[in-house]
Amino acid sequence: MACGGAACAEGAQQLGCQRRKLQPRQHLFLQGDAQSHIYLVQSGAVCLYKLMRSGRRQIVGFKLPGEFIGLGHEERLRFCAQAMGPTELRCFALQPFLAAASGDPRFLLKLYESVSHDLSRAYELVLSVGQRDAGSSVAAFLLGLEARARAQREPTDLVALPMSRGDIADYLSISFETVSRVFTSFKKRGYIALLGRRGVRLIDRDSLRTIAMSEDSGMRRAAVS
Amino acid sequence: MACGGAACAEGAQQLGCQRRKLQPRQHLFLQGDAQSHIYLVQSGAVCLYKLMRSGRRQIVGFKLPGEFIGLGHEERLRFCAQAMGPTELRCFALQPFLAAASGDPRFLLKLYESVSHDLSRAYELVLSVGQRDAGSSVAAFLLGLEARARAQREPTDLVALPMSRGDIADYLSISFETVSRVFTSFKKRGYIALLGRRGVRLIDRDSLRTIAMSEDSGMRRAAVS
DNA sequence: CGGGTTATTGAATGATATCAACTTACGTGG
DNA sequence: CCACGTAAGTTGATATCATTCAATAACCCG
Repeated sequence: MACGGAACAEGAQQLGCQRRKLQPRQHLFLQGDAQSHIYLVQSGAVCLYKLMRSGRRQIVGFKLPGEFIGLGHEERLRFCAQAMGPTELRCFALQPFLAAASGDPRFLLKLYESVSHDLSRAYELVLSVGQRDAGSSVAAFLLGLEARARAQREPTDLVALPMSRGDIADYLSISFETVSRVFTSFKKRGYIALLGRRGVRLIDRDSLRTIAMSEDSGMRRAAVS
Repeated sequence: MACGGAACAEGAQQLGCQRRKLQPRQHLFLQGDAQSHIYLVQSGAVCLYKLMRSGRRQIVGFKLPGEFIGLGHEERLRFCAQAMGPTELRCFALQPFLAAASGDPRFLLKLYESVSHDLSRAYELVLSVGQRDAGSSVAAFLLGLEARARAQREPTDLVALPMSRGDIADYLSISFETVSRVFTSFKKRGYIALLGRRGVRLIDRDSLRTIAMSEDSGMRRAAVS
């Protein structure tokens, strides 16, 4: 599974590291910056996104507690990192971190697995953006979010949405209006319940799973009724 | 930058390995199979794709000579692998390969870098599929293919297309008819020349780059003239 | 050279974006 | 603690790009 907070934090402990707090919407770094650190999310959530010339943005991932930011490093950072809500991080200076990793196969294996999981999620995102219609994408997103949350916290049927409708839209490459329409449709069909703006309760997981897998949410059919 | 054929083959040499040849369209493995090997492409090209329930497929990557297949391994293979044309591979049994990797930081670092590059390409694909229109996606695809080819072979302005229009379509999540329309449009505008079905000459790279970056190919405007 | 596959081109449909108006939620200050 | 104001979310009407279906044309291997 994802580089578990436990195992990774263990290796991380041995490196001196600083803590850092981010306010909602505050940026950790911008694309084009030189990379100075590798970060480990402790609480809250961070999104990685690419700002396009058109002014739009593509979020390529949300980082939740226990996950690393900045692993697939290149010369210059290719993405912006922004806190979704109040967020706490650990910061590791790049050079010592990589030096420590290079000499420790067990640690390196952890990083390798962490990047592998990022890759899996990236492929999953490709499938959503490329193959699924809007409803199907959102269903898959909600189920994935729940699975990740369940792995970290005690199982609750209440899924926290650290990000806004617009953030979800920028991740799935649909408009925020469409995200909203899908939420409404799912609510009307009894699949989910919305709790304020930042919470969802998944009621009918089977239907959501079916929709997520079928690549067809039946939005239009359900809408007429 | 991708795990260079040279360096990786070096590490690979030390493991006993078999060779394997694939005919065009022949499958190396199917999604759901247990993973038995890790492969290194020697010649030809292989695509990795996910077969969807709808019957459509999403190609998530093309593997060219010098690149590994099967690195981000999980319990079951999540993708199908199919040869685009005549293809030669090296095959490494999974367990010995991983055992060797686990004990060798330098080798492990190579694998880590290889997966990191897969991740970069996956993100690039997300950007294409999510942000670019059809023409822009194809332009970015052609330029990327040329860059990869140039890194391997001697620089030629003739870019080989090991894959069909349908394969490109399934990679970029557009229809093969649209791929064809874009090729025709680019040809009419003097950006490219088509050489049979499996070759392209890039004539006006600057225009292609502009189109690839602008996320707007001006297909409709150009079409009227 | 011929048959079959692959590619191109055209016309109509459809899902989602966009634009615009309205409503709800939530934090702040009175 | 309530009222207000702003930002976020919802909902509706229309436009648009790409898909789909259909037919023709080009390529290539035997």
